[in-house]
Amino acid sequence: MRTVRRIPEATVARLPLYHRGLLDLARAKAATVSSEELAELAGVNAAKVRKDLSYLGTYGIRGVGYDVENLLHQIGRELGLTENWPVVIVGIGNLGRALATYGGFSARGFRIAALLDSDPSKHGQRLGDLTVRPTSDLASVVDSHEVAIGIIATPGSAAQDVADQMVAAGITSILNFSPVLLAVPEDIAVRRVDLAVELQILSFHQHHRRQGGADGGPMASVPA
Amino acid sequence: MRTVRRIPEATVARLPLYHRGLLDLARAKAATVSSEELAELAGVNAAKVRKDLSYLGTYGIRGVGYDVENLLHQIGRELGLTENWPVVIVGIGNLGRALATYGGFSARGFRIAALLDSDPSKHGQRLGDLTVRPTSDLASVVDSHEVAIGIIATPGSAAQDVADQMVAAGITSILNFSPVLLAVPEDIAVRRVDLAVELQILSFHQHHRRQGGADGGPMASVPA
DNA sequence: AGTACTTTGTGCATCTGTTCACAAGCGAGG
DNA sequence: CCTCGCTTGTGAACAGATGCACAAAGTACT
Repeated sequence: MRTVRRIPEATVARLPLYHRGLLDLARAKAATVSSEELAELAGVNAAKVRKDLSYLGTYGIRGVGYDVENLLHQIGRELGLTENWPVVIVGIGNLGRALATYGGFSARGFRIAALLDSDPSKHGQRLGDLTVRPTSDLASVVDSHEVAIGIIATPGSAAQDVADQMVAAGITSILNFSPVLLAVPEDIAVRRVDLAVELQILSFHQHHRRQGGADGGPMASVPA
Repeated sequence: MRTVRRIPEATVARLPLYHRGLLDLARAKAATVSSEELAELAGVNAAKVRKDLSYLGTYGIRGVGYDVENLLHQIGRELGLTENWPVVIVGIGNLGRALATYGGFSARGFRIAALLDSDPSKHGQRLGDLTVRPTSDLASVVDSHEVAIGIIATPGSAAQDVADQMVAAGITSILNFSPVLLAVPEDIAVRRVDLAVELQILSFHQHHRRQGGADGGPMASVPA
C-alpha cells in the first residue's frame, strides 16, 4: 500500500455512515468493533466495510477488529471533519430553522456560523445563540469566519440568486435543498437534496411492488 | 424491445430529475425536447438521458426529440405518480412543518394525508388545511386514506418507535430524515436522508481540494 | 510452544453503470 | 422523390463497484 490512496466515490459516500455508527459505539464505551458489527450499524455488508476501510490505511487488528476511537479519528480526518467547518445557512424558513436548531452538527464536524435571510421581518430573530441577518451580509460573514460551505434553504425561485452570491463571496461547496439545478463554475462542489425526488424513488418501488411481485422474492431494502 | 424492461436502479434515481425538468418545460409550453436539452436541465449527459429513456420504451422521434407532454406522462406512469400517493408525516417540528408547507408535492405526485406528533401541545395546530393529530391516530389514518408512504421527521430517539408503528399500521415505504438506521422487515422500503452525511461528503471534497489539487484539473461538480 | 479460533486485508470474478460512436429513422425543402 | 441535416436508440468497450473466499495475522488457552 504505497500508492496515493485514491478513495472511490462510493466509499466516500459510506464513510459518514461508519462515522455515525462509531460515534454511537464510542458513546457506549465500546473499545473495539469488528467489520461485522460496524456493517450492521451502517446497513451494509462486512466485506464492503473492510474494503472501504482499507483505503484509509491498515487500522484493523486481525482477530480483534478496529479500535473505535482510532477509527473514528481516522475517518474524521479523511473526511476533513477535524477542521470543524463553519457553515452558513441562507433561507430561514421552516427548513432553515430545522437545520439551525439541529443539535447534532457539532459532533459531526460542523458549526453554524451565520443565519441569513432576505426577509427584513426575520432579521434580529434569535435561534439558539445566533441571530438572523440580512443576506447582504454574506460576503462579510464568509470573509470573517472563513466559511467554505453554504447551505441553500430558500424557495427554488431564490436559489440561483443565492448561489451566485455565495460563489461571489468565495464559498466553494454548496448544499442545495431547493429543487432547482444550480448553474455554478465547475470548481464549485454542489450537492442537491430534493425531497420530492426521494419520495418519487420510493413511489417507483411501491408502484412496481404489486405487479412486479410476480417474480417472487420479497423486495430488499431500497438501494441507495 | 420485447423483454420485461427491468429498469436499472441508477436510472430510477434519475427519472425524477427528468420529470422535474419536463415539468418546467411543460410550464414554458415547450412542445418537444431533445436529449441534449433535457440532459442540461437534469445535470447529466445526453447519452445517459437517451439510454435511460429507452428503458421506458421508444417515445422519441429521430430528428425531432421527445414530446414533452407524452414523456412527462410516461415517466410519471413509470414512477407511479399517477396514483397521487397519500403520505403521512410523523414529527411536526421545524422539519415536519417544512415538509407540510412545501407546496411542490402535488405537482410531483403526492399529497399529504395527515400530520402526526406525539406532543399533545401540538395537537389541533393547523398547517395549511391540515390539523396536527396524535401519533396514536396512525393506524386509523393509514386505514382510511390507504396510505402506503410514511415520512419520519422526528428526533432520532423516536424514529425506531415510529417506524415500528408505521409498519404495524401497514405502511410499506418509509422516508427517514432522522440519522438513525431503522430496523424494519425486509419487505419494507426505506430511504434515509441524513443532512450531516451530505455535509460530510462535501467536507471530504473540500478537504481534499487543496492538498489533492496538485494533480491539476479543477474539481468537477460533486458526483451523486 | 503449539493449537484452535477469530477477524482482517485483498485478489479475483462478477455485476452494474457509463460513455462512445454510429447506423437507422424522421422531417424539411427543393 | 431524393437528398440533407438532425436526433434517436443501442451495441460494444470501458470503468467502477460489489461480494466471495481465503491466506495472513493476530489472540487465547493449555
